[in-house]
Parts: sequence; C-alpha cells; structure tokens
Amino acid sequence: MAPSPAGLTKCERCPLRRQQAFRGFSRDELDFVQDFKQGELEVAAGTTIYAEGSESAHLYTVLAGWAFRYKLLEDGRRQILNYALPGDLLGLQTAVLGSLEHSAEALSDLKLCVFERKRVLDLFAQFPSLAFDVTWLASREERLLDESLISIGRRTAVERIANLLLALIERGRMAGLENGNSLRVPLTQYHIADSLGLSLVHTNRTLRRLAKDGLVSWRPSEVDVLEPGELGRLAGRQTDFRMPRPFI
Amino acid sequence: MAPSPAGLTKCERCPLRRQQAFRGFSRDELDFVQDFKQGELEVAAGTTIYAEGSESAHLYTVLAGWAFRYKLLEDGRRQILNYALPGDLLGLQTAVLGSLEHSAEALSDLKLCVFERKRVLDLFAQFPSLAFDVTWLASREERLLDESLISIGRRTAVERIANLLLALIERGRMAGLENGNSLRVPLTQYHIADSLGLSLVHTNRTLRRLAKDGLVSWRPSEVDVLEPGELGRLAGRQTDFRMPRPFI
DNA sequence: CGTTATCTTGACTGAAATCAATCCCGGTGG
DNA sequence: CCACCGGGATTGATTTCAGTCAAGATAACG
Repeated sequence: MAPSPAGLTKCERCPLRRQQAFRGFSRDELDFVQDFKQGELEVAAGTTIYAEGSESAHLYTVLAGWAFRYKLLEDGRRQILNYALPGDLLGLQTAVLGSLEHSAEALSDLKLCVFERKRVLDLFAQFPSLAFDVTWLASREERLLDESLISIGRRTAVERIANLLLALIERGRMAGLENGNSLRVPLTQYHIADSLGLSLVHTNRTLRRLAKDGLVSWRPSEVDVLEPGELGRLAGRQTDFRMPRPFI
Repeated sequence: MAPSPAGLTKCERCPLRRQQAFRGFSRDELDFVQDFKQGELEVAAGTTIYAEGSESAHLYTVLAGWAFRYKLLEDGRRQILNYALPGDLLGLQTAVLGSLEHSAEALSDLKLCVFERKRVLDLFAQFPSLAFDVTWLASREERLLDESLISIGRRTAVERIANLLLALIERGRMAGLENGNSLRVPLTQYHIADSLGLSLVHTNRTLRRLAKDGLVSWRPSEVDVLEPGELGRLAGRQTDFRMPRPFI
C-alpha cells in the first residue's frame, strides 16, 4: 500500500485547519508538517490500513472519513478498540514502540495523510510544540480507552450503547461532521457489538428497544441519534467539555 | 499532599537505573531530570494519590511499590484501568490535557517521584529525547489498555484472570520485582474483580478453580503464579517480548 | 432477479450476577 | 490471654442478563 507520490492537499489549505476545533499552526510548523507529509492515501471502506504485528513504516492522520482500530483473538473474536475521525492519528505505536499490536480498518471511504515513521524523531528534535501535540493525542486516546474500559467492564448493555453513540456524535461534532442536531455514523450493528463486548443479537435487541422509545433511529449502516438528552440520562454521563485540539 | 522538600533519592543513584530493563541517561538528561524532580512522596497502601476531576499540579513516577488507576460510576461501580509499577508514570493527562478523568490509589506502600506539571513544557523544549520517552510511556499505556479492552470485552472469566496475572508478573519481572519464578502481587480479589469487569463472587470461584488445579496459589492480599506455562495456555497468549524501556 | 450483507425475532441456554451466610485470621483492647 | 472486630475469602442458592442457535425478513447491488 504505497502512498501516492505527492501530498495532494497542501497543509496550508488543509480543510481541517479551517475548523475552530483545531489549533492554529505557526508558519514554521506548517512548513515542517508539509515536508513531513509523505503523501496521501485514499482507501475504500473495509480496507485494512495496517495489521497487528506489522512494523509499518508509516503513521497516518485521518483527513476525511472514519476508521477503527481492533484486535482479534485466535478464534476470531473481535474487539474494536476505538474509532478514528478526521484529525486523529493512527499508528503512533509503530513509530514509538516499534511495532503494532492491533489492526486498523477503514470504516467509511477514507483519506489519510501519510507520514514517515522515522521522521518522528526529527519532529521531536525540531518542533517541541508538535511533539507535545503528538503526546496530547496519545493522552487523549488513553482517556478514550479509559472511558471504554469502564463501559465494557461495568455498564449494562443499554448504558454501553448510549455512551458509545453519544461519544461518537460528540467526537463527530468536534471534528466538524455536524449534520443538523443528529449525526449519522456509518456503523453496522456488528461494529457496535464488537465495540462494546456484546453479541450481535443482544445489540440488535437493545438498539431496537431504544428505537421503539424514539431515542435513536436506524437504517442499514447508519445510526441516528434523535434524543441526545434522554440518551444521556440513560448513559449516566455528564462530561461534555470542549477545547481547541491539536493534530498534525 | 505536599511533596517533601527535597528529592531524597538522587537521580544519579536512582535504584531503577541499576536495572537492565531501563535505558541509560546521558549526563545532561540526568541533570535535567534531577532538577525537574520536585521531591519525593511516600504514601501508605490505600492512599488516594489523585482523584478524578482534579487538576493536579504534579505528575509522578513510581519509585517503589504498586499503584492503580481507576474510574467510578455514580452508584459506586468501579473499574480498575491499569496498574503502575516502578518506572511507570502517573498523571500525565493532567500535564497534557489539563485535567484528570480518573483516580489513582496506592496498592502497596508507595514511593513516588514528584514532578511539576508546568515544567513538562520545558522538558519537551529542552530534551527531545526525554519528550520521546514520555510519548513512549503514553503509547505503552495505550497498548496495555488495548490489551485490557479485548480481555474484558471478549474473553471468558478464566481467560481474563489468566491474562491479568501473567501480564502482571511479566511487568513485575521487567520492573525488577523478581521473586523466584513466581512473583507475589499485592492484590485482593476485589482488585482482580474490578480490573476484569467481574463480580467478586465469580472472581473468587474462578480463582478457586485455578488454585485447585495448582496453577496459582493464594493468601490474603497475595497471589502467586505457580504454573505460568499452563496458565498461558489458558490465557491464549503468546506475546512476551522485552526491550530496554525508558522512564523519567 | 439472484446474491450477499444487514437486520430481526423467537426459543433456549448458560455464564456470571446477586443475595445471603459463613469462615478465617490478624489486630486490638480489656 | 482471650473475646471482639473488620477486611478478606468462601460457598450455596437463585436470578438474570446476555449469549447461542436457528430462521427469516429486508434491502442494497451487480
């Protein structure tokens, strides 16, 4: 999977920059990142971006679309670890730890910025501010995983689903994927089940119940949150902070 | 909880440095870290190191002992997110994201190095190598969380317990807490249950079964892994790589 | 129009939770 | 020296949430 020869999108005109959610760059930072960027990669929904155990030479920033990280057990049981939206970094582990212990797949058609793993060291050496951003992103991922852990470990099926959907629409909103009050998410029930440690059947039943109560709506490969408030009550959540975030 | 006035342990003579598992420091790095270190904190088992929602001014490296990170739900359900052993960093999120969304507690009597949150920026600006190490630690934490997630989400009770115990003794070994072939871990069954998303009762029964088969042994607040091999088979695990790791 | 991926439902099963006692043992105070 | 206490560990009985099995229904797609 070779990246295309040149960056098609100039960082200067990166569509992500236009959004308030992302922090601004200095001229120098912009130049560096532009040079750091090896190219762009467009893949279709369902494509594997990298697989567990690989020592990919690249890391990626999602430019457009959705992706997800996951792990498999020998017998095929799958656990989805997290989702990646525009602005999110994928494959940092390979640059830092040397290898990857999870796989990543395109959830929707996807456009990725490709960076060379080896140059991450230059980034740290030359741009402490960007290095800090990378660490910011890693810490944030950690926080999202913490949140998933308590969900899967301690919440009931309804609570888990409510939490997942709310977290996703919030992240979608932050990433500028606004779509009226309720955001469409390109998920199948398989994805939801595998994200939450539930079986497909039980996920379906739970979702069905939520739909009957008018909290979410449903079409193949698309969820639609109708009543964020009520759903939030079910989820038992309060957090909804926002602040400008970095990305590279 | 104020740190003691001065670092009691000179970084130069830091006991962790003596172990092969940790990477060496240059003279400059050593001086910087020595200065970065604000003091030392010794707390008794059971003490809360920081609580969810706080914006602690400090971050910590575990010098000796065990700690754990956890989250609580409104009604008291608890999920333990991860454990921290000597060399592990605690509270990075506060320095990077501005606040903490989890709590941390001393599992055993604990000795911590205390660093000032604000100076993390200096660290990034002055020592790219150390900044990289911080990111290394964050990525590693992420990987551990990934591993927990698939455990809780997709593994059975026996598999979860086997995996947790093996992961802990391996980490203990890496951190130099070797203790013959089988390492003692200061865990109660409560901790195990809350780490794995299981009830106390079920955890006890499962553990009991493992003990009956001679795979683990048990005393209040102490587990003892007797048959790592057999347990590993149950856990369905293979990973057991080792490489020098950083810490600050 | 078959084909294939999703989504649904019903019936049954089962792993793990919950409820409820006990037990064990180290520490403490009388 | 011993009764009392409290944190942990155990165990039995019962319940339930979620998993598994099986079969259709739907709907996008080539």
